[in-house]
Amino acid sequence: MVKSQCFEKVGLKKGPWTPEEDQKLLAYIEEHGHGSWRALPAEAGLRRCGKSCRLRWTNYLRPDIKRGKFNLQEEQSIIQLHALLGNRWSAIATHLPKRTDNEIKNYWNTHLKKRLDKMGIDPVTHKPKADSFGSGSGHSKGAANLSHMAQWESARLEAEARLVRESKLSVPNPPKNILSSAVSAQVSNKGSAPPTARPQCLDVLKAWQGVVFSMFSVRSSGSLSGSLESPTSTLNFSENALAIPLVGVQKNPTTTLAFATNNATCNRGTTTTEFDGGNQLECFEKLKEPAQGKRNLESSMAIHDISPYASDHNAWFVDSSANENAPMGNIIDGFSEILACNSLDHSPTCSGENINDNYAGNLEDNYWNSLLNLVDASPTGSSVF
DNA sequence: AATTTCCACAACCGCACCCGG
DNA sequence: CCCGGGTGCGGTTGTGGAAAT
Repeated sequence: MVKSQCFEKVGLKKGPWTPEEDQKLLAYIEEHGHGSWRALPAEAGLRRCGKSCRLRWTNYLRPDIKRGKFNLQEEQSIIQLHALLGNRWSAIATHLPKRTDNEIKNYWNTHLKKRLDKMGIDPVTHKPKADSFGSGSGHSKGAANLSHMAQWESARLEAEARLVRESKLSVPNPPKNILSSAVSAQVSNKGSAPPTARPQCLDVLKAWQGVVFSMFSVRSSGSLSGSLESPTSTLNFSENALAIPLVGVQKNPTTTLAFATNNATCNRGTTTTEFDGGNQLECFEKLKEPAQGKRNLESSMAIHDISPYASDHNAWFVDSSANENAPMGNIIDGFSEILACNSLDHSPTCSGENINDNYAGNLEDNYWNSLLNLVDASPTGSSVF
């Protein structure tokens, strides 16, 4: 298909936007909405292509955009989500309120990637660079397994999201709130203004963490080794329950995660499974990887904390402070330490310290030790799931 | 003070998907 | 089912300011 591209049109301006152009675009959208981006420039008196206007709006002018330096929580979120989702910036942005995919992408490329690199962690795989099975500490292998699991879990979650979505689509007149804002915006409001509200929780991340948590609970009981066999999802739907077996971890169906809901449509408010400290199973949106690598938001399920994301530093982890049996906070503590010591604005505990090899090595250890310590500390059959 | 290099980020580009006709 | 317009997305480039020489 041959399409006329923006840049092919003569007389259209390219490059940085001027304040006057911004003002014109803002004024027009405030008054008329953007409607068709292609038609907008002419109607707004701009000599720009529609695509350029859309980008300027979505990445810069939108009023619900938070600008400025990323805080520690956001950095942690990006790193963890990137480990889980890879370079799917729009998906990551979905879980970082008021941040755009472009901003996150740029921040990753200019800051976080380098920081991880400096720590001796491959920013692509999130594995220690010098990882060699059997030659290092036992943690290396564990870390590799963890990363491997993360990849499989990512694939599995995506596949399950598709199934959940298909299931939902088959339900007539789904209740409100089944789809969270971003999904709703994409599904039912396509072509209109971008979603102005983003989910307030890192549902995918939490779901994954919960699964990993369970995985290592299994490992602790000695049944994990050599059990990674297939990422194939076997998500089961029944009339009253959604069951997500720990495929790829172990085959024992008795450890299936039973996501009990009143119906397969995962209606918010029909939660029946409650965890310690107020963590509940609830509907959520997650990210799926459609065929051929394109990205979309879809619907699925997740565990999330009913405490507001913004009000709790660690709220997007299963709340360890509220549940002594679920020390998820260890992870974030580790990340906090790592990031604080690597950020430009050094923390008091490591201010002015150059990162030499040993230090970087320690940080790398912390990165994985945080995860593995968590694992070691987790009780078998945690009530988290 | 002039020039070069580095860095951060805004913007561009092209591909792929969605959807209506 | 096919086609084409509209849009979303991720990778890449361009630009301007800061730092270094």
